[in-house]
Amino acid sequence: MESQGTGRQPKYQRIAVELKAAIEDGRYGPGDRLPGENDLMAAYAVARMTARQALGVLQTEGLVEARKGAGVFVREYRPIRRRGVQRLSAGLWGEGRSVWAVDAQGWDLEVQSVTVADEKPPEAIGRVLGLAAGASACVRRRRFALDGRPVMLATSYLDAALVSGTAIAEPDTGPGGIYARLGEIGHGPVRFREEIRSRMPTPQETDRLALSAGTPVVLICRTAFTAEGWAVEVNDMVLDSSAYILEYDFTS
Amino acid sequence: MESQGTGRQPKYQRIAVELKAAIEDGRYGPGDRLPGENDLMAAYAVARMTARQALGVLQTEGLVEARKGAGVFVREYRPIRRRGVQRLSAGLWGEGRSVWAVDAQGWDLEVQSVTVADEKPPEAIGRVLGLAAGASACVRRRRFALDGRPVMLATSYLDAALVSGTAIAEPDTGPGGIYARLGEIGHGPVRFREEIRSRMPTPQETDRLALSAGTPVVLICRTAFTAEGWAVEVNDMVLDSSAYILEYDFTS
DNA sequence: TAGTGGTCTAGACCACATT
DNA sequence: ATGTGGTCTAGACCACTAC
Repeated sequence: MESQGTGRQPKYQRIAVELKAAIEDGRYGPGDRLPGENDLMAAYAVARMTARQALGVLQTEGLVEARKGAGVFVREYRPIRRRGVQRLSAGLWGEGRSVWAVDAQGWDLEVQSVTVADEKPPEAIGRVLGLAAGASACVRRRRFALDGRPVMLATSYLDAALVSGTAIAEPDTGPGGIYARLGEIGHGPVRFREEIRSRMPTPQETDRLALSAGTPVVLICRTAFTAEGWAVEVNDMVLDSSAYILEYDFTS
Repeated sequence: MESQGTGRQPKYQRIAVELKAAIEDGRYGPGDRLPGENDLMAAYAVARMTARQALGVLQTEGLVEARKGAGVFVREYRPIRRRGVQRLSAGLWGEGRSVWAVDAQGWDLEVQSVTVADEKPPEAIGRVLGLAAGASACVRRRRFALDGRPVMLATSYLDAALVSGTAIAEPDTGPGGIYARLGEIGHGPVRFREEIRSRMPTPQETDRLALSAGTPVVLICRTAFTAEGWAVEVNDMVLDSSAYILEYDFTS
């Protein structure tokens, strides 16, 4: 005897639910191989597309990862803690260390690629930076990886006229990074705003971050303000949501 | 002549890319109906499952929403701005207004349902609250909606022994909400930590938030600390990511 | 080489929304 | 009543992985 109502449920959902229960019970642990399409066809007497659909449910929920030619495997979740407030305190970036070093808490967040160019920024960002219409920005694109696994794409925009000739316009910005250099030219930021959203990745983001199906991205747009209230930098970040926990501390 | 390399691309991806381009160009705007499965089968000379797969790509990217019996429609994005820092400043919850009123910025964030019960909390939360093993917590579950559309599920955990007999254990907590009541019994919170993650929703969350395919949820876990450093409340929130922008402001 | 997941076809029946 | 998307079948060929 089955529990009531299960008859109205599509087959693929019933299969998905049973697989999910097996994962939550620990019958399959992180990294384990699940029954594949052929196994499910035999076990449940369904067609291939139906077995596929069941596995697809777990994939789009991010529980499971399909590896071509190998099988379907349970994913694991071990995120990095990123502290939004403390990491930008003066004690850190005022001296020799880069802002990003603290991200990985002992592990090493490695910069995989840097490009610097003058470009016309998106309209909204140009406006925030107070650029004249059509003026160009210094655009710094970076990709960060942890243990070789890419976890974040970052794009910084700064007023090209302000930073040209400084280390900010070079791939290597030197100790303390962009913010230390801005301080040296009298525009050190003291106030920050981070705006956070989440959505499914574009195919390009999926590619650059090597995301598996069912993994959203988190978007952080950080604006850095000087004491005078000028926005000197806008940093657009795209994070692998399975790689991060963001933390913000504040007082009332 | 096609551009080089397109031949190596699966048909469904090619179709998906063309539809996506049409949306980005504005040929289809928010709320518009896209070509359906039958249209695509005819236009591209493919089988039904292939047309479906193409539309599935846009769905899981959150660009598009399928309505049974009606068609496939372009989704729109109009998020609420939620300020993490200012909304908890003393000026707000110290007086008559509830913390949540500012969320919607003029619109009304309505509480759709409240349940209050004493339960054993998840192990990790009991530990944060400093509860003895097996001790029960006062658990407040709420659902918030904007214009009738559910946008957030919130579950608060407090020490049951601390709040029993107060308005916190009632569905209606009175003006200023939980935090004002905690202040009245000498445990007003002054420091907050919010931890943010994102993932695809569980089927239950999809149901309770009426999420369409391709919409992640954002998880905010907020811990409220007293001046003595006690954690008096843990609030677990599940947000429709398409409904929110989170904002955090801070100084270095 | 055998097995896996990825793509694709050509049908079918259903519940549902709009007309 | 017609057309829509949702589910399902029974085949097929391919590229890739593991052995």
